[in-house]
Amino acid sequence: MPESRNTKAKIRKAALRLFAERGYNAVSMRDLADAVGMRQGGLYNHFEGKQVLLSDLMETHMVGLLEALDTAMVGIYGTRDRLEAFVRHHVSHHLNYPDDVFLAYMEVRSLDSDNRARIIALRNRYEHVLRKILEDGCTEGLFRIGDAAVHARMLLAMMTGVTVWYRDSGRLSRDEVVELYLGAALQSVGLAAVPS
Amino acid sequence: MPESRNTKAKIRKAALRLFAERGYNAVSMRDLADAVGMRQGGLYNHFEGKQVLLSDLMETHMVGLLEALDTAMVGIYGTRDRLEAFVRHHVSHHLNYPDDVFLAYMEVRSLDSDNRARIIALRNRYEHVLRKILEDGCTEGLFRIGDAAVHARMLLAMMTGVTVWYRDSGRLSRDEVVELYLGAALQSVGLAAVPS
DNA sequence: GATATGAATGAACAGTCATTCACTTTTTCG
DNA sequence: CGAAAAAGTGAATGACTGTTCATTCATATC
Repeated sequence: MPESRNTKAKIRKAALRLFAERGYNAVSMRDLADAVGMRQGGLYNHFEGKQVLLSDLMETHMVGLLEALDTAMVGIYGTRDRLEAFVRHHVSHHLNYPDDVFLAYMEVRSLDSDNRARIIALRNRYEHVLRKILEDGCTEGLFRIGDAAVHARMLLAMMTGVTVWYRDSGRLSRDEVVELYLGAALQSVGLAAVPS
Repeated sequence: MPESRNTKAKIRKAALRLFAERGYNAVSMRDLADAVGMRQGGLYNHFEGKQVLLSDLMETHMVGLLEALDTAMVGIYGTRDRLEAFVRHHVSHHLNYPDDVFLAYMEVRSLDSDNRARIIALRNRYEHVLRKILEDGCTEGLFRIGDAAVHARMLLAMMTGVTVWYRDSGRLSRDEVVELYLGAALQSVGLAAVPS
């Protein structure tokens, strides 16, 4: 069964790129089949339908994002260090998987209500991790911010936006971009940039 | 002809809400006609087609955004004051016209290439104003940021994101939200919050 | 009162949509 | 080798797409 897993992965990969590029509703099953190099009927041997394919892609991404966050935060206890780890993880993950992120952000409204609820629950878990860090920093008197919940959303929007403009062909490397976002995030909570 | 202008405005209003809510491709001309309270054929007495309607809505918004920015900045010369004025303008405009903003942000890719080029040119003009402020702040030694162009995109993404979560029924007023974003923006460039 | 005008209708157009299915081909494995 | 399973095909389904148009209607102008 080497071919079987292969086509399923090819479908997922092509769907991810097309959905992210043109939007879920603007991509037909014919477009997708063409991109994979097969006919539309064959897609249904691998996925129950278009909606299942979308929610599968989004759930895979959100679960992967949460897992990557867990491993990025393991063994890190200081509040400032946790914020740094979160920012580095978030920005580099978004630089490495821009299509996944873009899709998960833009196409939530294309999900039917059950799938949407599941995805939003995962997103809330993710957001909560950052909010907790910011709240801890406030109670410790370390951060100077107006509102932890709002600030979490501000930082997430700021960082997630990197997918909109970053291109590997540009003048900045991914690492440089990560450091720029880290510096801005730290200053935004009232911390100086990393003393070096 | 009091009715004529009225229906045209009703179509624009309904289209704005539906497009922002469900996405351009997910709204049919029948859906739109239903929302206005007429039949689909009649829409074409007021607009040449769906694509023209979309680009018309987006261009109107972008032009209005630039005009509002101009009036918000008139007579303000200090770099710090200009940044404050920009942030206040941007956030309150986004709080006041969330559908317009959301549409202009999400549906650029649904425009055909000519319309898209025009809208992106307007967006670049807008972004350039903020970048200029940040560059000035850097050369004056007033701001402490890694890269003015990147920081402009960070701030725009951060502020624009307010439309995603803000609800009038929530615990915060629009003015409170504006001040929260202002405080975060100022700190992000290395300035202390407004001395009071 | 006759005429012109802009707005609205509702049916029709040609095309596309996601999905299904009987069928053929390919692959897997005893 | 041969049977069973999996994968792919291509045509067909009915519903929906944006757009057009002959027609009707109400109103405004001469």
